[in-house]
Amino acid sequence: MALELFDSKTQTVREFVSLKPHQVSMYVCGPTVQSAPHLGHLRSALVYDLLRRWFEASGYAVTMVRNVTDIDDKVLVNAEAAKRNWKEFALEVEDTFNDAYSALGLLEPTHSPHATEHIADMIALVESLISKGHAYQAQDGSANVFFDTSSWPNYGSLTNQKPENMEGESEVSFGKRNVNDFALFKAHKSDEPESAAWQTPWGLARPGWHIECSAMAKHFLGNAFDIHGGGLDLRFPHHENELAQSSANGDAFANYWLHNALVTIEGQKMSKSLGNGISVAALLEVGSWSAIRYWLSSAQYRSNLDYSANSLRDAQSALDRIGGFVRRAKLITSVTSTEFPEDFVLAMNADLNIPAAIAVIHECVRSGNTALDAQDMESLNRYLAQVVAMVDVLGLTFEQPKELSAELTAKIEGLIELRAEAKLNKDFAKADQIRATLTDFGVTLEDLPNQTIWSING
RNA sequence: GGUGGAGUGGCUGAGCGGCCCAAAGCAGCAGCCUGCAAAGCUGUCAAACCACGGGUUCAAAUCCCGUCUCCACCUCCA
Repeated sequence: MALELFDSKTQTVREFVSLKPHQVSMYVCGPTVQSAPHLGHLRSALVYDLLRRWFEASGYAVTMVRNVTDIDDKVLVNAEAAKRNWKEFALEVEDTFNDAYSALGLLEPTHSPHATEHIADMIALVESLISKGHAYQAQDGSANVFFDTSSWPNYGSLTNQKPENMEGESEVSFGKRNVNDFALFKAHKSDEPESAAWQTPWGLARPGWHIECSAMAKHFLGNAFDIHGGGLDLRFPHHENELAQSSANGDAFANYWLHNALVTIEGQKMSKSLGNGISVAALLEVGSWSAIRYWLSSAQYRSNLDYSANSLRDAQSALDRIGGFVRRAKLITSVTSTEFPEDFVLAMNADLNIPAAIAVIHECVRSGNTALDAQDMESLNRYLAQVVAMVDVLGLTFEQPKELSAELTAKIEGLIELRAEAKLNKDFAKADQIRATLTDFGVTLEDLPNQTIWSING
């Protein structure tokens, strides 16, 4: 079965057929670097990372673009509030995103362009739109440039909305012709830093949010590309506007539109105004990066994912189960092949049904554990190979959370040896005391038939 | 007002006409294993109406109609 994806423009599940054989081009909306990342940003980035990994595992060469919006109202406002230079501020915030992405095990996109590096592309696109009658300079003579929604009958086609039903602004302002018209360039304001304005054919201005993505997608992927992805909350206005600009310009733009659902906290979307956002720092108090990745993968990408106090603990337990099997199996055998169980492939191809795919992993782990107990090496080898292949393509890891010094490691292993001796001498009181001591230090022992292995928890 | 989506066991969360007396995980219980634990395995836990009420069908969690509740978006948002 081929990969099927839900295309949110046609609102149907469509078989994925790439524009060019064995190649996939995807554009994903990255962050506006206005404040530190939260769970929602991580989920969105992870969804497209998983899709990209699955494409690669399926034999496609993937070109993935994830932009950085480093010039925007909020960047300037938040930098000003922090009394910081906006460029430094944006870079600093971007670093926190990159740190989180990398800790979460996301692969680097092929390109991570910054909006400020592509002003010329945006100007060219806007000039083209003006020449085609789809954009205009503000009627008040300012450097504001707007997209003329009345010139584009398809405006609203991505989100199936009619302009007259849109709430919009109540009055035509800033020199717009229609209330629904949106900014392509925003005229420089006197209270904004001069470094945040560029010389354009219409005067000193900075780009609007939507034109950035259209210009960068065109720059890196051309007029037509396979997939455009982003969070559900970007469908309107951001993606609607991107589509309007690019298609009015005559570009085919994205063939498939993907939108990931949001992360909720006790049923409600995270937002700063509700004060229920979960910062990355707060998460790491509760769980590891690998648990966060596992948990974020545990709902299909179009389903809401609800965060609660036990989420990461539960995810860690489930992950430990998989990791425990791999660890024990690798003590007596090694991976000699790469193969995915058929059910896993079916799940991944069914609009990236990661939770169903994870269920297959757990089924293989259970069978693998049984094979391990029975010392059935043939089955064990097969299950181990399958589990490792699946875990790899999902980017799941089981690293020890803490690095221990050689000295400490030796000490722990010394104690384990003492305990083994005590057990041999049937001095169980002493053996239990050693185990209790290690437990107090956060060391968990696992007695296998011929040896004891240990790990650090917490 | 418009546009999408959702309501499945104690919790998370798949399934979206027959393989469903509903996957998987977490939590709980019992047995096996163990000196005792932990881990593992097995069984169990469990949905007396898959939000509620109708309907279509040989067959419905899944399709249709109605109702209720919830969420998101409608020019800041992943």
